[in-house]
Amino acid sequence: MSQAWQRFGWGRFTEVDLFTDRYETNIVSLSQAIRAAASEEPDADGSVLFGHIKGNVVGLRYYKGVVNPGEMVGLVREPQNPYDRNAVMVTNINGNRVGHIKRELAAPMAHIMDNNLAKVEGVVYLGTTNQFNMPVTLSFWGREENKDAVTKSLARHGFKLNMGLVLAKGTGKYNQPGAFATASKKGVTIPLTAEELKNAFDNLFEGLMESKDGEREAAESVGTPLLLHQKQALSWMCARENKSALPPFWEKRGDLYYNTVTCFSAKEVPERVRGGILADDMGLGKTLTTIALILTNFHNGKPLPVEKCEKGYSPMKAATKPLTDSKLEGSSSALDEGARVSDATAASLCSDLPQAEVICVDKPDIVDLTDSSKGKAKATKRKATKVAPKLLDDLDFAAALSGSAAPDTASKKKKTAKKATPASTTAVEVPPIPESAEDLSARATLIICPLSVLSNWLEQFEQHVRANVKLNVYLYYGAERNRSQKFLSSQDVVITTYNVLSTDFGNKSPLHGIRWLRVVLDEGHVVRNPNAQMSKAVLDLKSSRRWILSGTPIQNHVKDLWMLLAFLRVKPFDVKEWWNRVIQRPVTQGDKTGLQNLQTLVKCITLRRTKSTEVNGRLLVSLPDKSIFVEQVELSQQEREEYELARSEGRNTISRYVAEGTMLGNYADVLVILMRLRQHCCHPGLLSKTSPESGAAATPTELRERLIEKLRLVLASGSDEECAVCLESVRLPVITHCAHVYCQPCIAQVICVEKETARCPLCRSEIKTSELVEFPQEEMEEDNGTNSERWRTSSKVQALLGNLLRLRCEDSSIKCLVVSQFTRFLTILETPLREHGFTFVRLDGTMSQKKRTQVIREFQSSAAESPTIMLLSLKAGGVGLNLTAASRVFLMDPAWNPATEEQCIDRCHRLGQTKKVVVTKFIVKDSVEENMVKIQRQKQDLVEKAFGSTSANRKTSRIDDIKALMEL
DNA sequence: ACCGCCGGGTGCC
DNA sequence: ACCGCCGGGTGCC
Repeated sequence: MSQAWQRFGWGRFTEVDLFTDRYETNIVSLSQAIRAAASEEPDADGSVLFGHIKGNVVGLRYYKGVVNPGEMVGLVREPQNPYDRNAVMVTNINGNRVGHIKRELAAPMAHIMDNNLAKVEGVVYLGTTNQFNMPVTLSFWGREENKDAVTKSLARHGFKLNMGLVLAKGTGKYNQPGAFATASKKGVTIPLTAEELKNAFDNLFEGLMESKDGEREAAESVGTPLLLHQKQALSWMCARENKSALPPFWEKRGDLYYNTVTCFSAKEVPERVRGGILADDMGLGKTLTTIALILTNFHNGKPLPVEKCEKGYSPMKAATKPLTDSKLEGSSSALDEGARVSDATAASLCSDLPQAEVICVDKPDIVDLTDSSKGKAKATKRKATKVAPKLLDDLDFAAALSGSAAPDTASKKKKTAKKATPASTTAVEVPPIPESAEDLSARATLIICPLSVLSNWLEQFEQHVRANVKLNVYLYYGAERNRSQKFLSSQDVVITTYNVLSTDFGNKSPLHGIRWLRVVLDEGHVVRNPNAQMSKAVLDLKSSRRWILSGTPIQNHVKDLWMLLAFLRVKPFDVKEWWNRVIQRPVTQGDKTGLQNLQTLVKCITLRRTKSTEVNGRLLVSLPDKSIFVEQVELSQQEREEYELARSEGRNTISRYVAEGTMLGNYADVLVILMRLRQHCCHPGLLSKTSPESGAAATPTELRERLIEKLRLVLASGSDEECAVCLESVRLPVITHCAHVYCQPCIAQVICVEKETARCPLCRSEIKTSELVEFPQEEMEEDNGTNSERWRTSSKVQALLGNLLRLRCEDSSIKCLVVSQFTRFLTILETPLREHGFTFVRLDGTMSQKKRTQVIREFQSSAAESPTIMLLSLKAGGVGLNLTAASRVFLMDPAWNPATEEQCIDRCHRLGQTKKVVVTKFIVKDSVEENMVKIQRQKQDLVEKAFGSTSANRKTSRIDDIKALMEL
């Protein structure tokens, strides 16, 4: 049993349902299969080595691409080659053409490559200095079922795949450890043990502080004093932007730069990665550090030149200053100068709201904007005003532009900065990155974040930038956003969301036309699926420096890292093929060298500290204590009877499935049974009014009704259903006859590609377009009709009330989070809270961003009449939510994923919390909830990272889980 | 390419 | 000589 648990990945932070989570890893490979079928790049996972052959690269003398002994080479089909449509070009890692594969071999290779029968990889060991041709070792990788076709195809042309170990001569270097280790075992690798993998992965982001350089004081325009670890982070970030060392795996050898993993060498310094991943735990101040970076490290290491207002600052007054014009342009949705967050900003957060809401503040500006933004005269004028007073008057900036020593003011600032920077670099000195004219012309930093943290950024800019400093922060959001490239690139900071970015992308996006000084991806791990439009939009941004902020950089899988490295342009791993070859496949196959390389890679570009990281024996941040109590709840006699009735019904159904071996096919039914039990534990009002049917559906209409009901239940279960195809939250949900939920477009595509053979990616049942059932739109809205029924209490409600009332007597100032996965439970709780005179607010996933911001502000307020309770839906908000006003948390029902609960608790147990945090989990005695908690505990000890487990294992485990839950 | 291959020149030694 | 041999031209796909 315990072995089975190891197969599951529980590292994800999105709220997941018991079964969805398990499916997740499975889903990934299935959706890969789907994508591969759609002839997109197949993934490295699951490939086996078919064998090697020796080939020849010819035509060397015609091309200037050079290779080193042991170097990996790329093989690129050239179907358009006028001399041979089978042509296969050979390139080095830089993509420079080296030569071609000899025609006879190119013929079968072309066939194999064009039909995606195998991935062919080449390494050159000898003859790299030959004038005309050189040998190359080719290895063929692919899915087992294609092995035969590949072997035959080669044999037809007289080539025989060799399974033996191909030793590297010459350098003695062993460059494809994964490949050759596999070869020697006939395609079966001995992976690292689960324990080794777990340790390796856990350590991937640990101990990254070791040799980071010193600390650095922020520029004086940063009003908030930085904590020690934030100064260290700032120093590290500045260093990475200014004099970043060679990228991972590069060494200087004589006059050349040499990559130790790929064996590629080049005369020129490899393009350095200006930026990296700041992966500090949440609450350590990534936002503040980033703001400090923006203000502290402009060109040539000088602070960002900013205009200062000598007198007390007022956003409204500033409108009379010379810069008004450019400011006016954006101010309807821009932050007003100085990053003051005005109500206008808050309003602009919700451009999708009725216009009246947006216009409520700053009416004149909006009017101004709408009829001026297209005026030519206006644009010219804007340019003039911008350049004159704002930029050229600034001596720092002038100095930065000319590259000469700054006049007085600047050097003074420099001194302050220097003073606090102890002789910093211990690492080998690498010359500062010379900034090209193009680089120097970049001014603005683009910050992309999820909508949920947008307001946080605005608040933090307001909070941390000195009041007399005029920082141009523009919020690029809302229908009225200013799309002028001139305007945007003249800002200091432009903030936008991933959604806006990808909406703009491909639609003459101004954001993509600008060369940014810096692009910052906040919560960078949200960009995960490389096929998504969002990823493409992000990768296409032009910038000198790139940063990823993330509290959880690896969520489940090595795969997730590719996107990050590609964004940072860590060569050559930004090219998927090299990433797969050098890192992903070796790691997924449990190869130690691969893992080491991955570790090195991550270490080089990442700074990560956790709340428990110590510096000089001190914790980075000392948070107040947190204690977690479990409060057992006894059901009343009536509740117990109802529960037992449902349980025995459910057990009967499930044991029938177990006996028939059809549990997986009846996944949704099982889910529904378990959810009913969970609902019984909370409150009878959660149970759906329609009685559970049994037996086969008599009519198609009946079946349809039943499926819709299932879909409704799945969606309402509080689990954030992820579409198994696109891996995003389900949009336009449809349910299959086998009762699995997908995005309509996603599953439609699957069916379209696979035609008659289409099968459900989750359970492999046959599926047809005609059988997909959509969720009727009108029902998407939460039915509020339940309130009319007379209200009834439940044991759990009573338990909560007891706590709340006691607490109010003891200390009425204490604020509480009341958390449930069932939003309907939150609704039910409203009645008794109101009855007992509690003031409360509610935050759930259905609320608009504006409403959320307002609710959080209300709750965080320390005013006497401010609410003391927040009813919080577990899935609402996500990371980054700051609810430090609360110091008590009541978890009304256990989550399947313990990490979700942790994350929720961390919303108040984070930086800024001054009180001890007390968490109470309500668990109904002798119920499915208790079993869930047991399972949670086992999971926590055995976090598995989606390596090496087979879907067969997972399926068995899933069945075991359900059996355990039902005590079968 | 210090090869192989092609095709023209040549033809006992 | 419908050959052999020589030596120049040539050379990725």
